[in-house]
Order: sequence, then structure tokens, then C-alpha cells
Amino acid sequence: MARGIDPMSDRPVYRQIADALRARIESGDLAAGARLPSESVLMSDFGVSGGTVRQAVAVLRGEGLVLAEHGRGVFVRTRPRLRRLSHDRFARRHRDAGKAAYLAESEAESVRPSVDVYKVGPETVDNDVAERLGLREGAKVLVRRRRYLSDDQPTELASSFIPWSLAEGTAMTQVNPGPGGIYARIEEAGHRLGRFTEEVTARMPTPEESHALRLAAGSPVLALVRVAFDVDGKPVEVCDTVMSADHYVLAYELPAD
Amino acid sequence: MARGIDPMSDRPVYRQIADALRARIESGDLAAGARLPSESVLMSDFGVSGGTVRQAVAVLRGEGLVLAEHGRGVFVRTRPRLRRLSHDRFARRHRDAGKAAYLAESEAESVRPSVDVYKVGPETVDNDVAERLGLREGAKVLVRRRRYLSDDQPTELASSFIPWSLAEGTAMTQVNPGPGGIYARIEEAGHRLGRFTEEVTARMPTPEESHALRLAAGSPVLALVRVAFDVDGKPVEVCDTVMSADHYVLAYELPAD
DNA sequence: CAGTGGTCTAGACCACGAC
DNA sequence: TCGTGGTCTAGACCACTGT
Repeated sequence: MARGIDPMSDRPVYRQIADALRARIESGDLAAGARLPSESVLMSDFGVSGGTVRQAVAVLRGEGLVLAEHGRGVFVRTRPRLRRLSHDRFARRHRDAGKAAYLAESEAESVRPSVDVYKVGPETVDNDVAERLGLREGAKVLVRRRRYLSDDQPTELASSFIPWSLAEGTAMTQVNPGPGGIYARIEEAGHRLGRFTEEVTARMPTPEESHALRLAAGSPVLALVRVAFDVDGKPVEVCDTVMSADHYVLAYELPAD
Repeated sequence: MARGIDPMSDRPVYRQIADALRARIESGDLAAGARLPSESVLMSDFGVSGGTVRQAVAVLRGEGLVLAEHGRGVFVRTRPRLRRLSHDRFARRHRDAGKAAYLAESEAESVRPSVDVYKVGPETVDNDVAERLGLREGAKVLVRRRRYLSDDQPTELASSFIPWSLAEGTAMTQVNPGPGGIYARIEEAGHRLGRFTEEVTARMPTPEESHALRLAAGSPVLALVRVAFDVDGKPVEVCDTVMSADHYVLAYELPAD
């Protein structure tokens, strides 16, 4: 059989098979959601052993092009609806409306938001966060670790770090920090927010992140570190966020001057 | 032998082996740059066949934790030096100093910049870019496709799209657009730049991108779409950039008001 | 040359899903 | 029950690196 496969080529057979399948996906011959031919069909179609077919499919899985479902088949991945995080998502008007950022975004997209709170309590700060907050190593901070979901699908993991001196005795130390979220509480504590910085990187998830976000193999994550500063330039919160790259677009605005 | 491996566990043996190796990497027992035990050593250490060991190593490769070098061994990946792209990298003061953004960044990091220009010339615009530029479908644009390198290591692929009416007859249509880059030329053409928007996503690279950027397996890319607007709010350029996620941190600033 | 990883085979057995 | 993908074996042969 060996449709278009050259076993003498420098390019390994499993890559040639992956190329052939990728071409069929990109041409639309195998549309989003379509099932790939089963392994046994591919074996006879291309005249190779099962191991080679599996290796070819593994390439496409690593590229995030297909998703294998045990007992059902291998399917061309459908792109999930993208959530766009706009650059003004922490603007005061949203807080004044009594909404935390995640709730405001969810409402705009008509999905049902929920939050799993893993931990709210004091912790000893690590060096990176200490530096960003201008604290000494080992200082005490309030940590809020949580997972956000939209329609019960996990979308992001977030950990906030707030200097203990600022958080102590406020609703920030409660599981539910009240209307407007912790940024509203920080402002009530006398720190009017002046600006935020965000640092964006992407990487492959750790196994724990992959599990908590129910990520498919071959799905990278966006890692975002946000620092909130008050109007005096003092850092008041660090938020470390990990989100499925498949689901998000981050939008920013840059000055020309 | 089977050090800590339970063949009866629900967790597949190859994952248990990957877990064991990952733990040694994360604990520092196998430091960055260190060679993993060879496949044959792992086979006898864990008492499994070669295929299982290879599968375990493949997991770590997919996570971007290790890099295999044919004939030499499998090595714990060293993190490359991160390049930080700051939110003011397109500020006028850099253009006024006669430097395009990439050159200014390279100078700040003491690396030797170079650019491969793949194409500079007219093209028919695709729908996404047309919409962003406010052009009708199929309109003519100047396209500049290029690859940037630092010390001969490819770091990003970029394609700029400029309305033909704006680019026609200017140095933008030349391979070398002159001091300050195309943004300086756009301003000379009477479009003082007012702001930029950037949309950031991450994904696995296509095989072509992987090759052009010399990416290791398991390295995601950051995809960035920037739109430059003049002071009248008219879009004057779209720049589509793909960069190795391993090498970059994108830094932004967000308003609080 | 010996040692390393890369490719491929042929087969066994298991776990899941649909009918 | 049958077809699907998931795991694992035992071995062959190849290609690359270092000595």
C-alpha cells in the first residue's frame, strides 16, 4: 500500500505519515471534530506496523492538532472559544460596579463563573515574590490560592500574595473578600491603585497544572505575573496566574510616546 | 531492580519512571546540563524494556525538561537567557535615536543582532489582517517577512503588513527601510503614531516555525499581533510575530483608572 | 571501535466505549 | 462482543559521537 510513503527517504516513515495526516487536517479533508482513521486502518493503508502508526499520531498530539479518546478514536481538535482579556480589565469602573475582574469577564461572555478556593491564609514569601513586593526574604504574606472555572471547565489557576501588614484584619483574609474583590479591599485600606504591570511567558504545564486545568497533551500554558502598585508606587499585591493557552488571548495597549 | 516502580499500579510504568526522573531533576540531583542515565542503564535500573524507557524519556521531552542529542545522551535543559520586551519598546525616544526596536533591545543586551529578510513586496491581504487594518478583503498591502537573530540564534519571525497606499514609493518598500525602522518611515509619511495594541497567544509551533526558529521539541511559541495606530486612530500597520517562548518575557503596563 | 539515541517490527495483553 | 486506543516486550538495524 504505502500511499506516498518512501521507506528509503531520510525522513522517517512515522514523520511522513504524520505529514500526510497533518496535510489532510490543514486542507480540511479531516475537519475539526472528525475522527482519524483507526490505527489498524492506518497500518494497512501505509503498510507499517502499529508502533509506527502510534508514533505518527504522537507527533500530531504533541502539536496539539488531535486528541485521542480511549476506546473511541483520535479526533481533530476543535478550537475552544477564545476568551479575550482586555488591557483595561482592572479599571476602576469595574471595581466600582462591585465586580471582581473574573466575574465581570464571565458576565460579558455569558458563562457561569465559579471559583475553587484552595487556600487563604498566611505564608512565608518566596524570593521572587518578596523582591517584587519589596519585602525582605521570608516575610509573612497573605496568600490566596484559587482556581477559576467557566461553566465548570477550569480556565485558570491564580495565587495572590499581599503583604501581611496590609491584609491583616481585613476581609482579604476571608474566603470571600466581598464586592469588587481584593483590589476594592486594598483601596479601602488606604492604598489607591495607580497601575499594574504584567509579565507574560508561555511554557509547557507541570503535571499538576495539567491535571488541575484538565489540559490536553500538547497544550501550553500562559504564565502571567501581575504586580499591583498604589499611587505612591508601592507594590501592594503580586498575582501569579497560569492559564490554558488554548482559551485565552491577552490584549494590551502600548504607548507611542 | 525496579527502584520504586510498581507494575501493578494504575499509573503506567513509563509514567512512574518519568516521575522518578522528573523528581531527580527538580531536586537538583540531576542539575541543568547534566546527562541522564543512558537508556540501557535505565532499562536495567528499572527492570523494563527499551521501549518503556524511551516512552518515559519522551514524556520529559514533551514537557521541555530534557533535550536528547543523538549519539551523546539526554541532557537536562538549561534555561536560556530571557529577553524581556518592555512595554515602552516602541516609544518615540528609541526611534528618535535612529534605532529600530530590535536593534535597541539587542544593544541593551550586548548581543549581535541580524535579520534575514525573506520577502519585501506587495501582497493581497488576508481577512484577519484586512479587518485589523480597516481595508476591504483582497486589498493590496506591503508585506515585510523577516527573521530576527541574536548572535546567529533565531529568536523571532515577523511579518508586517502596511496599506499599499501608505507604503508606495517610500523606503518601506526597500529591504532596508533606513534609520528608526518602518515606524520612522510611517511617521515621515504624515502618520504620527498614537498607540499600539498587542494581542498575545501561545501555542505549539508548526513544523515550519519549529525549523525556522530551531526549536527543541516541547517548546511552545508566543504569537503576538501588534497593530500600530496613528494619532487619528487609523491603523497603519499590523505586525504578526512568532517567537520562542523559552527566550522571551513580555512586559506590559495596565491602567488602574 | 563502543556507546549512545532513533527507527521499526510483530506480537501480547489491557482498558475503555459503543452496540 | 468487538473495535478502539494504551501499555509493554524483545529484538533488529541504523545513525551519530567520542576515543
